[in-house]
Amino acid sequence: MRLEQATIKDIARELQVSSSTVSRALKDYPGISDETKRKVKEMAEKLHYRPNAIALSLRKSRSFTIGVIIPEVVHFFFSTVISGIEEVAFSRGYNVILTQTNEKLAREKSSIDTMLSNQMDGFLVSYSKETTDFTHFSKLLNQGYPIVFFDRVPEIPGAIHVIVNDYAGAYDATKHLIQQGYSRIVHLAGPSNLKISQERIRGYKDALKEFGISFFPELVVECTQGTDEEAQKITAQLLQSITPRPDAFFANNDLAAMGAIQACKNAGFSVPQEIGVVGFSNWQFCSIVDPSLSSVAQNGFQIGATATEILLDWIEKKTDPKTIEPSVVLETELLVRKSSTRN
Amino acid sequence: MRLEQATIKDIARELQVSSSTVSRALKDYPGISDETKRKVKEMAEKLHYRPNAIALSLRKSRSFTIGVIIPEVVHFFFSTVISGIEEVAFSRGYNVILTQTNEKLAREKSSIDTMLSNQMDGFLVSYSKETTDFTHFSKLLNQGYPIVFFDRVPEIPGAIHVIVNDYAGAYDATKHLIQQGYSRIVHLAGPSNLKISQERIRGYKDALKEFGISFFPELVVECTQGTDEEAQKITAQLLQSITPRPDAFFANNDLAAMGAIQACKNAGFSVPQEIGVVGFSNWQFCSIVDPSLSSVAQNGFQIGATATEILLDWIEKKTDPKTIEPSVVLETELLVRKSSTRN
DNA sequence: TTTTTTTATGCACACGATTGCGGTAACGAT
DNA sequence: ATCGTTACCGCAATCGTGTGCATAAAAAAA
Repeated sequence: MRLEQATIKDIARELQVSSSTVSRALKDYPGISDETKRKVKEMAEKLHYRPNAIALSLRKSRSFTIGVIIPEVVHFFFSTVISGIEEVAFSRGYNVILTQTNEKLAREKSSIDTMLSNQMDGFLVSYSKETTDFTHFSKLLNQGYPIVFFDRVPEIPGAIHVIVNDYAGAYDATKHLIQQGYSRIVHLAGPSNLKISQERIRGYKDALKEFGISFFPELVVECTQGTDEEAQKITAQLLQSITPRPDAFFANNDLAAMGAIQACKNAGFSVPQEIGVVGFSNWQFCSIVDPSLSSVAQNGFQIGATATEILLDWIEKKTDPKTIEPSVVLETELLVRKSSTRN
Repeated sequence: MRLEQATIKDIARELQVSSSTVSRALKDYPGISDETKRKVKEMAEKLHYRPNAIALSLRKSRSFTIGVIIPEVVHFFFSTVISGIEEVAFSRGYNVILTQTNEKLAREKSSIDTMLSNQMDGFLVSYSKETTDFTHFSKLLNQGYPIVFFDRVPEIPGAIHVIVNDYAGAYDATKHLIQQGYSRIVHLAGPSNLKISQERIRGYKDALKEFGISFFPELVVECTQGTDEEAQKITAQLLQSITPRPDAFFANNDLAAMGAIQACKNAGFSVPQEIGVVGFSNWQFCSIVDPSLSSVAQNGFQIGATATEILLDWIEKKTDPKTIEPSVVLETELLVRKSSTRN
């Protein structure tokens, strides 16, 4: 059976003093003799005293815990973000409670409920693909709960979020493909209800326009799943149906890019000589596949770290939410590898 | 400013009853009139009452939260485990607090400390590479704290852990390579202080013995880092220095396997015709790389889920720790792909 | 009408830590 | 001997909830 944790009362009883004295001695309050402080600290050590954070939370109405809500954990980008969150939270003395929604709205709502019960000090959220209504978030914001959104951010006035410059990332990728001599560039897009997808399409279009290449709607195809199988199928079809055939693919994510490459190979086209491919996210495997995959890197760690810093500053009232820059945009970096480099 | 959460007292004041009545009414205790129950529940609804889990934790000395300690989040296998943990914990009404040690012992210890302060109900642990002394865990176990280890498990008598059959996985992989006609098989091993590494070496050796192939110590090389760069370097060296040259690589993890493949390609050997490669873990990218990578799959989700079930049963005293099978071994599955299939 | 039983509710304390306020002893000064 | 000051320390309330016990009112039995 579990040995009971020693409490302040135990120390007090052992030393025949009051628990208030113990509390103050442990925190080096003035008005406690050095002698008593010494004794108390010794006894605390001896009894392996550990302050009960739960009791503290109750008293202070602060849990020193933040809730993280993400679509899924098994995802290179999100796990990287979590890493950044955890790192900053830990160094500032906060705990991280994690839930994944598996892209379900119901799960998202119920997670928020239990987290509210558990008196989270604040939230870091990337909402699910199912979420189109944001009232469950805006309610909380109105009640004064600190929430910082990242990656997928809602259209709530005044909501604070950390994102990457999806527009510029897509623009850079497309521009790079054009400069490598590709011109029939397909964009394998993400779910259209996500703002990041829209932004990337915008970047793609603007790059085309910039270089005087006309835009064909049939060259933008939505990949709802975002898996390599899906992308492979779509790519295979496009290579057959579109004439003149596409000579480049800019994918919304790296998995889809890999699917595209596979489909190209299967159809007998060489990458990058005949068809160029660029992905998005710079997943771990980009550098180790053959041909290595060019990709737009979004620094997940930094996104997580930045969002957490903003949230904790807010929680600790170091910053007035009114004065926080509502939108922090981190720059992406195009990493050019073999899959899009001709010659 | 944050709107104060409604408490039981608020409901009591509003309805001119005592807080005990409210508490009982909300939980449908007998001895409370239906009329009162109705009123209380209505008022609770109206005030958006949410029970304060912190207060509950204090009262019950139970936090309904489990602490998860893993080496790193950004890791396909571990993130999969987390997913399994989170899924089970959520469905059983528990929160998950996550910390990564970044393979540092100091971080591991301090994480445990803060988690103890936060009154975790139990722990799920995969210890760091630096950890060679396990007293900080055995102390807790002796104090009666429920801990379930997974993947990397310590040599503590009576410690409960969930692992995969590393021995059989390595055996299967090696046997498969032999059956494909490879005979000079290199094993790129993991850190030697981890038991999983030792088990895999054992499986490798036994498979060789089984097929009458003599074992050469110089064909087992430790990859401490486990990165593709490291494996690439080591492989390149081995291909030059060992005669007759190796014709297969069985790597401790998939990243290393990819490094080996790259090195083989660079040295002008074709995979799988001239050199066969098998990895371990079945990371996401195995099926999408070219050639697709054969790998020993370990079901991370199931590991996480199983470990959590055991832990929660233990916490809820459904099972006496003495009666728990101290070691749950899940089977691996060899997924044969192109990288090790001749013809 | 009186006594007993049932029903419905409140009181008070506990969980562990913090803190404003008040108390007491010792000491020096008058 | 009395007063004031200082240095230490304890009392009691608080955070929100749960629960054993007591109790009042109402209903039922006598």
